[in-house]
Amino acid sequence: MTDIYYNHKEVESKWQKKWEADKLYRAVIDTSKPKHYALTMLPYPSGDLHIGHWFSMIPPDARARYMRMKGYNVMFPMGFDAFGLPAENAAIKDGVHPMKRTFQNIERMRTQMKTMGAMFDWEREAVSASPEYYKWTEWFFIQLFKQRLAYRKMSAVDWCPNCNTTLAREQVWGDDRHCERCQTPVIKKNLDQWFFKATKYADELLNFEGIDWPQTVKTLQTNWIDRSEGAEVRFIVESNQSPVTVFTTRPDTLWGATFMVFSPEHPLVNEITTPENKAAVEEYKAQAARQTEIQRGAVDKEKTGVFTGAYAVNPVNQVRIPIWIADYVMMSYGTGAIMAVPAHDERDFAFAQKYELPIVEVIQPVGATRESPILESASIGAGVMVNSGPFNGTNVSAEKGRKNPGIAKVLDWITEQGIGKESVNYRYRDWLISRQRYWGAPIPMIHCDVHGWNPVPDDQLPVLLPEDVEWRPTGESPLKLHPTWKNTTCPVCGGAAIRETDTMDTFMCSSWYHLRYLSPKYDQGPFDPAEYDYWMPVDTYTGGIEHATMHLLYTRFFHKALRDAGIVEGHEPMMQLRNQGMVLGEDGDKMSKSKGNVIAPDLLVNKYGADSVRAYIMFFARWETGAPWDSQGIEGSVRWIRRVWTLFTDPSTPTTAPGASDETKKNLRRKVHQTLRKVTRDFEKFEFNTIISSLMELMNEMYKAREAGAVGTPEWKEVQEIYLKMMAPVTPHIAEELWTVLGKPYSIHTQQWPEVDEAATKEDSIELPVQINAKVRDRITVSAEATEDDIKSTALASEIVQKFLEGKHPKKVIVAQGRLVSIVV
RNA sequence: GCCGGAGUGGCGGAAUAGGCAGACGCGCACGACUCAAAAUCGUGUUCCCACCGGGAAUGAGGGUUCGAUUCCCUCCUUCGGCACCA
Repeated sequence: MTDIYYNHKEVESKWQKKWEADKLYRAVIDTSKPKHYALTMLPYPSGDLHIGHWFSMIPPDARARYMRMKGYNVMFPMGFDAFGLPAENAAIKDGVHPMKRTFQNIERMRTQMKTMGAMFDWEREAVSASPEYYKWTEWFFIQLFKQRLAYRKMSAVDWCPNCNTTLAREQVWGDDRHCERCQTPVIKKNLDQWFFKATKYADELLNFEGIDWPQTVKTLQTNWIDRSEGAEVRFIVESNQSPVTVFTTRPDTLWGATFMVFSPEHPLVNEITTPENKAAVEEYKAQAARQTEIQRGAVDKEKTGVFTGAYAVNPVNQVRIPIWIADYVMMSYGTGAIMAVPAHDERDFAFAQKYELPIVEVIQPVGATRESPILESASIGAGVMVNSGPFNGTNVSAEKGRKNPGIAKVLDWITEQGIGKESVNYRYRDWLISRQRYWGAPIPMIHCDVHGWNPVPDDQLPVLLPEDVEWRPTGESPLKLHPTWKNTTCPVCGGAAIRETDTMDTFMCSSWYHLRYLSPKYDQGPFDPAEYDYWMPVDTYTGGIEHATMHLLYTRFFHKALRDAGIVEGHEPMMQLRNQGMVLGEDGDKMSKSKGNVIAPDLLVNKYGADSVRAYIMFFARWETGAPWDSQGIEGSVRWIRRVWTLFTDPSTPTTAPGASDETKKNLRRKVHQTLRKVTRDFEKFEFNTIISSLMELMNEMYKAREAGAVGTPEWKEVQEIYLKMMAPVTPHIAEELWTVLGKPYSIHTQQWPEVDEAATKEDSIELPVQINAKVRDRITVSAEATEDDIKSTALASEIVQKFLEGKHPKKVIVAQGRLVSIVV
């Protein structure tokens, strides 16, 4: 007989070894079964696994196991997003090479992950910082370059003038934006950098047809892309006759444009500023460069700006209007210049009031009098066009784009006149790929003075990172500083040429890792086409909601670009997406080493066993939301495991002369099949916490049935078998052990998920609450087959109901089938 | 600031489709077992007035409805993201 006490250490290590030896979780192409590619976002190798990793991996693991028992051929791979800033920062600090540190961390985390008892197929592990991986990251860059999706453009980075280095956003601290290392105020520096033309796919990225993604993610991405319809209109600068294009969603208000505002970074600013305004403009530009776009764009912020001394001509009415610069106009949105219509735009109104610029009403609100010279605020609603030359009297609705008759007419007119055209603008921007760092995939491009930029030839890939590099910040990226690395020959002419010394954004690596998992050792291409044809697309993708507008949008763009390059098929890479929340520290704050509130799963696994930690991870919070960690609560899951063990193995359980009544047995079967229905539904819906609750509840019923003599009956055996199968995805070790104890064939993880016996779930009678004027006053018990009339008369016959009716006749009696009776007096 | 979530007992949470608010668990209290403790088992546990019984309550306020944790409006708090953290 088995131990009374459950020895988690022995049992868990025994089965982990056997599963590994048997390659139980290896995913192999098998066309006889439907496939299921379950993907969970890969971790950054930070050093130690923390409880948040368990939270993001264990519930998806349980679900992958469930899918396997449902009959799918399941692939559940794991890997590491191994390039990135932290390893490089650490290298600067203590001199340990990022490669060394990263691979040590991976080794450590892999060992920690193996204690989870997850069904990761380690033969498919992919590490983005290994040359056999980043060779293909480089190759993909070249494919995008060949698709004309990569281009170079000047773009500003945050720069520390003291450290002489580019800073990441997280390295810039405080409202005054100083360098985290030396406190020096950060400045902007313009660098020539690589971009991907993601905006080419903006419209397609707005289409989520055919994928099952959470509405919140779709909304976040839609708002992030922020498509708006309007017009581009060309104004002319008076002094030098330069054309300046603006984007506006309100071409119907063109006649009300009384000034223009340029972004301080607008290339024309220097040229048009008059000498007497030069000093003020320069000063304003400097302060604008010190702020973030969030600070600059804040709606409630006091509007500021400076006059350039220059004027432009409004092309619709030839009115001469002043040109200002203001930090609320961003170079990254639209054309970096706007026409200001203070009468019909709140920000322009505030600006005009502050600087006493003219306000001309051109849309008269419906019902307003002809003479309403002084506006209290911008009017942005519907009305009739006035002061608008040929358009006076035209109706303007509150609708956007061409649906608005005023906008439609003006759009046609400006096109005809050749002063502008219909246009669509996005807030979404092209993807800046370049990073002035060492620890990333090199951008495989070569520059020759004669032939410009050309990709590194395929047979020279990968461009390997040199190992001997200098870390100290010197104003150049470590690769640029290396004495020889950058020197190469031009692929076109063979003459001396220079490599690109910037590396790629790590989001590039994580945009395609799901493809590398297909065949991480394949060297004829980024992936083996046979594996691709079988496994892709990803069926379920899980990870944090914080990636909604970054990684999840990058990977969709990447997929579409590869599709157009003929490398992949289908319009979307991931069919179903589900997001989990975050585990906070016990103090309710985000876990961080500096706060000392990090929960180490290793200690918990050692003390309670992986199954208990798995069960608690799934139970303690709603997966979708997350919650602060509560280390006391795990006792409940530990007790559950222990009580299950006792229930299945306790020798004191009577095994002879089963004496349970038919009712006990029927109730037990009803409960197990009801639980099975609930658990199955919860697995489908990623509602993991209630799976554990239901299993706990069923166990409590089983204890009662044991007292009533159910042990040894066929019903008991059925319940035991179903119970272990339901447990298997959640707590794989103890389920396997108890399965063996019952004498069933190895392995429980290859068993079929049980079928619900619907007939067995039916209740004989049901209890219904009876409400009188919305308050529950009584409960009645009726047969499950009772008709509505039966229920009504039973309810009205109740003494308590009669008492509350006080002889009055009910106005209305509502029977909600199977739920309640509501009597209105 | 903008975009998107979330607010239910002391705590985590539950509540098929608008229908019994608080499942399951933690904690706590009491009891059993024990010389004692731990473990285990049992009972109780939203709040208020309490004898029966009644009243209030799902962040706040309002609305729709026979009926609202659930739908609508306004507000508050809090979390995630804001393009070089991953």
